[in-house]
Amino acid sequence: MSTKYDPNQVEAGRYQDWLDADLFKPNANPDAKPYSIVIPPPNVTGKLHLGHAWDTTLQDMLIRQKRMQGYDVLWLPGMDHAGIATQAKVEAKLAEQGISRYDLGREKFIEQVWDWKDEYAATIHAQWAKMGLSLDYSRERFTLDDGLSDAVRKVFVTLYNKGLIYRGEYIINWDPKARTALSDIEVLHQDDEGAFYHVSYPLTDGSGSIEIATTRPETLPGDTAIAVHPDDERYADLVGKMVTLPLMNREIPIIADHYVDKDFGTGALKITPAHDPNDFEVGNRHDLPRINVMNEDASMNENAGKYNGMDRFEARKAIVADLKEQGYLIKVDPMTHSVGHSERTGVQVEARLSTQWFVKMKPLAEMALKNQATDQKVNFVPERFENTFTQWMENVHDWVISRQLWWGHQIPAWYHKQTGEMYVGEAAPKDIENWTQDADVLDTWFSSALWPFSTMGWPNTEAPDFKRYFPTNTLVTGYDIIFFWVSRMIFQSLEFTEQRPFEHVLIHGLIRDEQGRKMSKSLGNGIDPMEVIEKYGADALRWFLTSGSTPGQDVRFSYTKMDAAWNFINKIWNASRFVIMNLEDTPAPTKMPDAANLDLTDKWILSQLNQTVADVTRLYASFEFGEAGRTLYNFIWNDFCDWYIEMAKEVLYGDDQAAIANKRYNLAYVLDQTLRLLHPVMPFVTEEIWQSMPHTGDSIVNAAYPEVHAELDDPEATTQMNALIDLIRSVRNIRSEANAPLSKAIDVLVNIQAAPLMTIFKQNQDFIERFVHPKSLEIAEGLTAPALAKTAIISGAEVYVPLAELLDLDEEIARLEGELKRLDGEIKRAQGKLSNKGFTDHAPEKVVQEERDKQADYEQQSQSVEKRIADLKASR
RNA sequence: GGAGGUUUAGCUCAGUUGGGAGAGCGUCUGCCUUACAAGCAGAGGGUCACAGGUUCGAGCCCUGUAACCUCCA
Repeated sequence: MSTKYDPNQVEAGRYQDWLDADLFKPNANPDAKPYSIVIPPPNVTGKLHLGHAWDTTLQDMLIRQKRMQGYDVLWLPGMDHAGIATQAKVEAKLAEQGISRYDLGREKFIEQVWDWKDEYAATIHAQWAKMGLSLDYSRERFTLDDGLSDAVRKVFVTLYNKGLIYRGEYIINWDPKARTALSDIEVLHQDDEGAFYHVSYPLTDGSGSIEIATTRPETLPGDTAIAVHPDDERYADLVGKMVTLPLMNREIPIIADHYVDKDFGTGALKITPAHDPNDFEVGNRHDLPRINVMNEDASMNENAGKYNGMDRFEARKAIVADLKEQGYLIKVDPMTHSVGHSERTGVQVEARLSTQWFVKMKPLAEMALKNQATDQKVNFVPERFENTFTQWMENVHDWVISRQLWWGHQIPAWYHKQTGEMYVGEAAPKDIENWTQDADVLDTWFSSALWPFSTMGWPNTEAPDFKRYFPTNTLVTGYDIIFFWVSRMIFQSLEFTEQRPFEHVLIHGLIRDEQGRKMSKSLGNGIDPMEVIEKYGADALRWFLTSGSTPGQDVRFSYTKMDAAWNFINKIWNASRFVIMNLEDTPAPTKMPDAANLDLTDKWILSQLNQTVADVTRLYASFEFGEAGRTLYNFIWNDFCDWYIEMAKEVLYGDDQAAIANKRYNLAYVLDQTLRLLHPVMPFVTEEIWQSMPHTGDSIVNAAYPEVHAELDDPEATTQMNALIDLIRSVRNIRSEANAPLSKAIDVLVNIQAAPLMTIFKQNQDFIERFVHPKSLEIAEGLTAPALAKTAIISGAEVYVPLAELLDLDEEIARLEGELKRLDGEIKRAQGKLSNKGFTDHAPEKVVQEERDKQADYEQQSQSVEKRIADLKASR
């Protein structure tokens, strides 16, 4: 083993070894409890980013731990066709060659998209391998697979027949670049600089005019009314009159509707039913005509008169200019307002009147909400995200599921060429030559919503995987797709399988850059996880992502944190290297060490290890990986490395052969257990080390996870060890203060006050000498303090180090007086508590007793310090 | 307008049944001690945003305020 941890050397080839050994498949043990996770299928649009790395590492940790614990584990991989995103990417690529999808035609274009998909799927596979994810590739699925497409058609047709899917002409969000409908949640609102245009509309009877305010003058050609509030006295006598639409010379009525806000703008509103969802509703109430003035690409159409053919933004300028020229424009107030943009293409979304397919959400949402009141609810972690889910469900609108794209599941509806009759079915009509299939495809999320069960073989409810692994146990995803995905999986699963899709949803946050900004392409602050792995190793990245995070909170990436992660693994590497170098022919540590072969430090480390196993197991069960990580870190670095290994050297370098053999075995045992605890989070390095030490079994991947053994808990050993550590620290402290390095010989006197310490210190004198390097060490009761000596008061003993030539008497007195002040403060605090009857009456007996013990201890120490100060003053 | 999050050491953050404030990094001091100098040993550093309340006891529970962030309308 090299002196430094080299992740590239450790990780090379290891993943392939695991695959070759078939370690990531379910264990086929019918008696084992199943545990399953489906991966959130990444889009085949590009490479995986750090967010994916975080998401999948959390899943891999759960899966690897459960696998080691003997569960029959399935982690099912797959990818998403990501309709609009993928199509947009391929169109952009074609555009570089000056080709549009219309040039190619639907069939040829889709061939190109499949090529793209194959290329990116290969990239994603390579990335999964780099990260060490223990996925069962034999079950990998793609959302456009035959099986999953069957599921999509089955769901569509069933919902249609139940009246939960309908088709109709409504106003929807329209992406003029991708030329498709979007659902509400695919629209992102952002504040843009715009203007409030005040325009005067003349009354037809010549009796004056009415002033309206609008942010969208380009839709003026589509106006079919002016609306005011029915209670607005300013306009009361105008209601029912007609105005002449400027520039268009068309007469439209003034109507009264409660939708209008009297206090906003001028209190008079132009109504454009074909270009605004609220105006659409107003139009319905008043039976207004709907005049669509734009084409699919948001250029103006023939209904816009002379503006026909202009882009919407050009048209705005032209219309405003004309209004101004003809005297209709009163003023322009700049304002920032919220404007919808397409999540995928980024362009301004248009409200567009068109015929689309919808899912009727109310019954499905009610069912999903009702289920949350049962013991079959989906448990959100952290819990607060359940509110995010329920509030959205309570206010959900019908879901536009048709998309005017080519890449996706084509809608299973056909229209008769002659009669226009519509047919909806899982299979195409028999006389297909007489029918035309609906050209649109379904929203990608329509198929992802079925993912947990469609991947398991549904609609075949007898499929073995569906029967054994559905519902799944845990879904891991970010809070940003609770609406898009989690919610929809829940209602579709309840509707079609009558079961929740997963028992738990673990929600994590986003990865931000060092300054806390969201990583984005436009900022160019994105970090490629593969580059991080190249430099630090997958294990270090995994450690950073999971131990450095809190459930539901965002996390900042930083190379400083990656350095710390690498340092920790290097520490593990070197501790392991030390143990392995000293093992000689020690057998594999398959059994717990024999109680007869344990010295104090062995008992102590086994007790600490046992506590660590208990804590980590409990913390994993509640998804608290950050806390689990810190527990492991402290055990390994502070307990195992700083104390246990250092103390083990005293035995290993001695000449008691039996003791050496025991120590070797105990070291191997603790290391082996520790590696197993670490394996779910750092699979590569633990496998590498484990293979280098005595072991039974082929791989740590399916080695047994450590279990809690109550008999290893040893409070007495812990107390004794703490006393020993206390003593050693006090002498080190004195050395440090007196600038006396280890090379300088010092005498150490330990004056025992609490009898049990005598035995402990005497029995472990070798350890003390090893750590303290004294010229002489005297441990006794009733020792007289030397006149010129540094003093440390510990619980139950006084420690003197005569250092006549190094001792600054005044400084030492001052230091001890500071110490005295601290101790007296503590005594006061304890006394205050104990003299409070409320405390002694109400607090648990254990807490009160602890406080009494502390008080007694501090009082003892205080007396010692006081006496010592008096002695030093006397010798001054 | 509604909902949620954050506010703790110089920086980044933990702190889950309320019982003496923690880590990593950084800072200061001393060490090449045969696993690790990317290490070891020691030290310093915080009215836990603010104001009230509940309680014997509050970083933690309740109410309000402020600043910043996110989502929804």
